[in-house]
Amino acid sequence: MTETNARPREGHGSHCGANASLVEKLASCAIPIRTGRRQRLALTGEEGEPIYLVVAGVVILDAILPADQRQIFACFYPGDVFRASMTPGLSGVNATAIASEGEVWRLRWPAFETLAKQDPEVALLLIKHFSEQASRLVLHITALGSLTGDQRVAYLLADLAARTGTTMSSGAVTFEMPFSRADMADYLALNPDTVSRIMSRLRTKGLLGRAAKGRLVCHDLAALRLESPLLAMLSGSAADRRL
Amino acid sequence: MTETNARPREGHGSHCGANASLVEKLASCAIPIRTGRRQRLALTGEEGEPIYLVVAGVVILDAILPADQRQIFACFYPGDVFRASMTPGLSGVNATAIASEGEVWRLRWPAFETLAKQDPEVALLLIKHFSEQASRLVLHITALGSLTGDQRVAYLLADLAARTGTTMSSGAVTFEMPFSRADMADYLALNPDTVSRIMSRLRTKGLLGRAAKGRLVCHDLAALRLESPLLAMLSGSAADRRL
DNA sequence: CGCGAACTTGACGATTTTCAAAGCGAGTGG
DNA sequence: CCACTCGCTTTGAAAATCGTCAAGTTCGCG
Repeated sequence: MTETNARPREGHGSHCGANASLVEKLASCAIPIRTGRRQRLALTGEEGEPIYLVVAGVVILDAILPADQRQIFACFYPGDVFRASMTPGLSGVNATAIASEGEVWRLRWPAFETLAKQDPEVALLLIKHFSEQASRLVLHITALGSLTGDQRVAYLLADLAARTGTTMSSGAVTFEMPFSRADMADYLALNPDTVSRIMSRLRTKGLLGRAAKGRLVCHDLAALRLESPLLAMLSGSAADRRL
Repeated sequence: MTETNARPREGHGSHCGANASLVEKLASCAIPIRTGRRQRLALTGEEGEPIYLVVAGVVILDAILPADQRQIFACFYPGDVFRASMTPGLSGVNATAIASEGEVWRLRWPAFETLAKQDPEVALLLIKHFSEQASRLVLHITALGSLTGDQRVAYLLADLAARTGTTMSSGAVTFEMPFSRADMADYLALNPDTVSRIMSRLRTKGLLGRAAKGRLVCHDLAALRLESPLLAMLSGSAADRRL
């Protein structure tokens, strides 16, 4: 694991969505970590439990279950916060940065604790953020519970595109695809084979194309979101969504 | 909705599991609500978003999705905390107390905010509790993602029995069953018919019996937990589990 | 006693998984 | 520069699980 010791750069708040003010306040006690593809992050710390904040890239939380199957619990995008205690007491839980380049801040609990006691506002902002982030877990529960395989894949792709993609002049959106077929399967509760079939179908329909190695293009993001009833339903509250 | 205006009674902390100290601290600004079966709780408040704390009984969060299907996002047991912002921006989200009798405290946000500014410890405890509660959402994601129908039902029943049941001298555990077949289905992402079939199978196997109206008996809780690989795996960390 | 709601159970059908084989694609070494 | 290999992906056919529909049963309640 490579870690830089420099203080975090200014100006990252703008990438971190709604909780920019929280990010600003945490910068003073954060230890920035530059992450590469498939880099594992240590979830436990020496004293107390550290808090992690994703600044760039995508981080997944996963574990290997008894039957040798892997489950991806959640994936975190810039602005999100995660901790070891967010995972149930399963053995073999990992946090992995999967984007080709990313940045994560580690906040040691004692440092955070003193910061929170100096400035009570910090803790309140974090409470609000945790509530909102719980809503993403709830959304994922809903996706697993109410969507078909095709709809689940559309939900993941549309989310990725909206959160990390860049819109081209043609209106198409290109984005890095940091999930392998197996990752998608483990996150969406499907089989890699099934995921592959679904991706092929989306390609045939013309909704999806390959931009470059490890990157996808969606020619019509609105149409992709329509494939997933959940996202279509959320469009009203664009608070946590950029497109 | 019936609400009492009395201050919360002392001594409830003991029912609330690991976060008794948080419950003690919140008692001063809590508005207690006695709940009956199928009583709906208002999720939004006048000023800011209230925080709810379950003291007794079981509360579920649900919503009706586009295709007229209901999804139960999460269920909360004594000691748990929930807020409206924990639900994604879906319309028709409800919180419903489903146990025959329960108690929920409502904490108005402004009151909580001033309490947190007086005593920073409160916010830190709530942050820790939110992290742990997120782990329950994660566990549910894992259940939906990795378990078969039979295993999911066993997971719900064993959880209910452990959290709300009483152990008889014979070793059997009786507990109130506040979920209808449809509730179980909506929570576990199954069909009511399928759930019914699975319950019949558990009864045939001798794992489950009916105690009284609305109550179940599990003659061998350890065996029931073995039906669900996830719970079997969690037994090591008995921190959040009473049996 | 009869009604209605919830639950049970069966047969059939659809989606998804499983198992197996073949196809690419990138990196390696000749 | 090309062949080779390894891992990931794709695709097919058969099997399992779960959903759907429909009919019957139980249970509580008036």
